[in-house]
Amino acid sequence: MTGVRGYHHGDLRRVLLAAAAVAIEESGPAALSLRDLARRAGVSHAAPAHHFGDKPGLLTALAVEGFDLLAAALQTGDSLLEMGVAYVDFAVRRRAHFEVMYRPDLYRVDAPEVVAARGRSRAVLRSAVADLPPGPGAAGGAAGDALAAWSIVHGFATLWNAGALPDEAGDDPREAARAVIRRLFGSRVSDGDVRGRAAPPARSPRTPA
Amino acid sequence: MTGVRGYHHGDLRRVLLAAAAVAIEESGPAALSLRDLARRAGVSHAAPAHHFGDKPGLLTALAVEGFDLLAAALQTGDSLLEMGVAYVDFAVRRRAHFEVMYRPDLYRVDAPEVVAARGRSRAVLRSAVADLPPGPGAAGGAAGDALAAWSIVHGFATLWNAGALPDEAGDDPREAARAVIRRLFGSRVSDGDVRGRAAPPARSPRTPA
DNA sequence: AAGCATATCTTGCCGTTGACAAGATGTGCC
DNA sequence: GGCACATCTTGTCAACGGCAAGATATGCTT
Repeated sequence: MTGVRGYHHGDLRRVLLAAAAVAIEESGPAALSLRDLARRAGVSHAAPAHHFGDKPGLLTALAVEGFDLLAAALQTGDSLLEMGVAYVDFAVRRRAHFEVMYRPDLYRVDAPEVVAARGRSRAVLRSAVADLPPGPGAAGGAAGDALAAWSIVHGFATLWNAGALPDEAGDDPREAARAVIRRLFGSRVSDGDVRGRAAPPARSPRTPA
Repeated sequence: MTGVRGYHHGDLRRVLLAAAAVAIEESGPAALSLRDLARRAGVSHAAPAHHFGDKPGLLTALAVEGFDLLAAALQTGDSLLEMGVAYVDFAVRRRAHFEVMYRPDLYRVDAPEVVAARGRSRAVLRSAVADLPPGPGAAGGAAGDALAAWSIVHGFATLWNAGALPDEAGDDPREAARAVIRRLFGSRVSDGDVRGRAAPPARSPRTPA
């Protein structure tokens, strides 16, 4: 880590994490192979073990990176509506990170770095919910609002990534997510800007093995 | 299949599927091993291959079983609220099936039996949404209602199973799900009966390897 | 009742993988 | 110049998925 080519290979850790994200996006986390990552990075089959220990170790690092990226992505949205859209956008764009983050059987969820990073992203969500005006007929208050908001965006993102949604859902996950979130909070959520920021990413085309 | 002990082992196919559900519930689908299933069933390591071909084949059968069980579970709930609760209850109780069903990288989602079973469970959801009175300020109609409802219960169930929810969510997924669903549909959904049917299942205790 | 076709299961094998141990090589520091 | 250490390589092992070939039990046909 002491420059552009720190050592023999140079930033092998970062290269492996990036390769892992690509591999997972291609074939899912179940098919991930440390030896394949090593081949992609051009190093020996045991090189990854030095940086991550074992496979759960590598996925732990990927999850930490994911929670930090999520926290950063959520902070770009000002309103709760936009934050929900950002959540879905993150899940679709950084699909590999997202898939690992919520799969506790794949990595060490109790590792301190994970707990810290997860807490960071959760704090961002909570802060936005606190700004929401209290709604009618919704017992449970802010905690209930947060749980409902989190559930609906997480469910939509998961179903989108799984390819489970019918074609009527459209091609743009951001737009579709906006409609779904509006249905939850109705007029309590500011309309904000409806313009899309970038071209919609492609629909999940992963085929089972 | 011609009686209580059809062949050498007797209903090995069913036994393997049940063992797979148990194993997945214990350690997640990533750690599933056909050889381990064979050991649990007391047969040789190649016996599962005859019934399912390969690992995706076995998980395909498990997914089909899951979609049929889901369709049956959804039909027990009369109102949309109760159907949402039944969805969450299914995800928690038949966790192994649920986890596989929405993981297209693990099995053959395009297999005809899968398409048929998935369509069956989807039809049940749609029929309940059709009974819902049209709501205020919700453009998109029934399709939007279905997407929002599906998203919120799917997200809640996924987060619950992942152990991602904070402790304030409580111990009873049915009760917590009811509150979340009410927040989406408000007064449009009938209150129905609020009594729980059975003791709440235990919280997801799966520890990463 | 005998035999044949077939479904079911076993044994043996191969390539791949994750994990570990031991050694080689490059880097920073004194 | 040499020592301590981080980084990476080579070699090895058990376990796994998948395949091929063979064994065994069942049902059907004659």
